[in-house]
Amino acid sequence: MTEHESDINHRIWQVITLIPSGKIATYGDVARHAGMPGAARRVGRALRLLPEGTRVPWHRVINAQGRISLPDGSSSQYIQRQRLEAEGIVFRGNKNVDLKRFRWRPGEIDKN
DNA sequence: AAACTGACTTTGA
DNA sequence: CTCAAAGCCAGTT
Repeated sequence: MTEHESDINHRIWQVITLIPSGKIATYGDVARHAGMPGAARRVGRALRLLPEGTRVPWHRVINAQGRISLPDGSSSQYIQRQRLEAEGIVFRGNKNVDLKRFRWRPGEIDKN
């Protein structure tokens, strides 16, 4: 991949590290904060490239419906859910989270 | 170059 | 609430 592409991925990962524990962000949110509004799919691609032992909190990124964008039954999907619940995120109807409640809003006061 | 693909989003039925 | 369609960005065939 080109130098430029790599820089973009790093910028995306950088933004994700800013999401505090107990909060989540949508792919669109991450794209926007990384300076490329509308590039949600680009964010998904950057996440795929993450190495296994990464410290980037990729599990805090979910889709605009408040659902996990990983195949049902996959181990990664299970892990993402486990990690989120461990951080206090609650799933409604065993499917989606309440975005109004857990969505990360940069700049707001952290009451952890 | 054209078609296909996907860790996406929004809108409308 | 679930679905499909259309828009979206960009890598792979």
